[in-house]
Amino acid sequence: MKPSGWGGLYAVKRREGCFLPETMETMSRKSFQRWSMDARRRSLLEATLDCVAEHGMSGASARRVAERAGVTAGLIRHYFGSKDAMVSAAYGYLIGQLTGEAEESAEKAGEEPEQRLARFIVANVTAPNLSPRKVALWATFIGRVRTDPGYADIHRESYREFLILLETLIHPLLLALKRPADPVTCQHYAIALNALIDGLWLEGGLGHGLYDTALLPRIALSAAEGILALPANTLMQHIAAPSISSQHATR
Amino acid sequence: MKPSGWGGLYAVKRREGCFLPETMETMSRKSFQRWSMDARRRSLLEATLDCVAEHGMSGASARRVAERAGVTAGLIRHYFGSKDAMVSAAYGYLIGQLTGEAEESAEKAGEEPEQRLARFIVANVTAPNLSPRKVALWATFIGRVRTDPGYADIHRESYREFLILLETLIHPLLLALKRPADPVTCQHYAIALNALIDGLWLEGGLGHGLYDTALLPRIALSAAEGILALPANTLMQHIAAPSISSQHATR
DNA sequence: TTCCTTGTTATACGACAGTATAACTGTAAG
DNA sequence: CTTACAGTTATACTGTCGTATAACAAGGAA
Repeated sequence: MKPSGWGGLYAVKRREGCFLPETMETMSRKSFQRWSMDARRRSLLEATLDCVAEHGMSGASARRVAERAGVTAGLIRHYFGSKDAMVSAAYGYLIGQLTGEAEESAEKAGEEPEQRLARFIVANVTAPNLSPRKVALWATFIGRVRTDPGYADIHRESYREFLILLETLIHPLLLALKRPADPVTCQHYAIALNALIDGLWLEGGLGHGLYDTALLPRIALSAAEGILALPANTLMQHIAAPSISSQHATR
Repeated sequence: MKPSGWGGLYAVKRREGCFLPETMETMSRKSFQRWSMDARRRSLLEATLDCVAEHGMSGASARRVAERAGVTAGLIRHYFGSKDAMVSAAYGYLIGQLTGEAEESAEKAGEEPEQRLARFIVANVTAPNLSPRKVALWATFIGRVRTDPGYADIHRESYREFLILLETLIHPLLLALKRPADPVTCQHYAIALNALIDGLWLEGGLGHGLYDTALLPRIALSAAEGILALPANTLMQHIAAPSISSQHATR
């Protein structure tokens, strides 16, 4: 933690420390490129996420992340100040990707409230959002939310954003059906829908193989219709019928 | 990883290595008790979970866990063979606690299908099941399910058990209402209900403070009634009305 | 071309990781 | 009371961790 000064004077043996005879005088330092700050930061964050996904949070050691990004560990200090700051930044980077994709899929749908909500829900239980890697990353980071304030802030903000997005999808739908649409009602619906989506995304992404994940869109839409007390097929009609290839649900 | 033999011969300076003069000849080794194998194992597993919950998976170092359990690190090797094996065992131990509590709460309810399901759902979104510590532990371990086969096995088994439990709660309910109750229908309902419960448990346990967790039972039961297409209040009537203390839902 | 800035590499250091081995000791059996 | 076994402690060893510091070099500016 506090290396108590530097002590100097090891520089004299810099290149002569090589014990190999004079074969290949190319024992020089690694050649490198100077990238833009954004590109370098992003590549380090991606490498961090890869390491966390494969070996857990402790697998993202400074040396391993640096190797994966094709640089040396010193750059981490240069760009993030510390390794922990880099991992926190990687969590924010991941959450940004997730919510970005979700919002985008909502906007790509038309203007019909039913279709917008249906597409949004389906997008969250199908690829690329339904990704084992992303689920594993999310869970690993979520485990730190309780005790690490930095992670807690990121999580709370993203969750709030997700809830608000759901409420803005639910509100016009209730209005179009001449149903009560006060804020409290919308919020409760949003909480329940968010839980349903999270749960299906989570268990689907974990890929335990207990059922075909192709079933998830229909299960999700059917359950959402129930939660919102919509007439049957209100949401379901807006997705293409899934392929009838796999009838063996229980495996 | 491979300490390349022992080298021996440090035994000669065993107790004479103490530099303190002859003050207090009580420089002896720590006194200890011999516990039963089960008690010692359990205490080590509890200490492991404490360390994981507080500092993440890498915070459960052999020395820290041992200190918390009031023993020395060598015991970990004696009881579990390796530190990693101990952490895996701790995951299984945690899951056993969770599913045990869930099943118990289902059995404590009466024989009415509605009441059994209602109590089961409520038990999963209220204390002691709704525990920040347990949610954090669960998430931390879940992050390893994708790449570590040992964790994957434990997760798959517990998830299968949970689904089956839900199906056995749903089936008689549908029969009592003269509704179709074939296995596929029950399974789809169980998947959706499980996702809802998981999601509410998760977000409630994380305690982001965006709403009062006392709302969760009503939200959960209302959503479950919707998912199962039950008449209103079929489940809700079986819980006591929550205290009307906090009307400020949005905070 | 030459110089300067700064992004990048290379190295050292202390702390701590996991665990293998040996010594000790609590406890029950004899 | 004695003995012997096994539960427990104590220590050493090797590897890896994070990071502070210094040397180097890539690429634009002059």
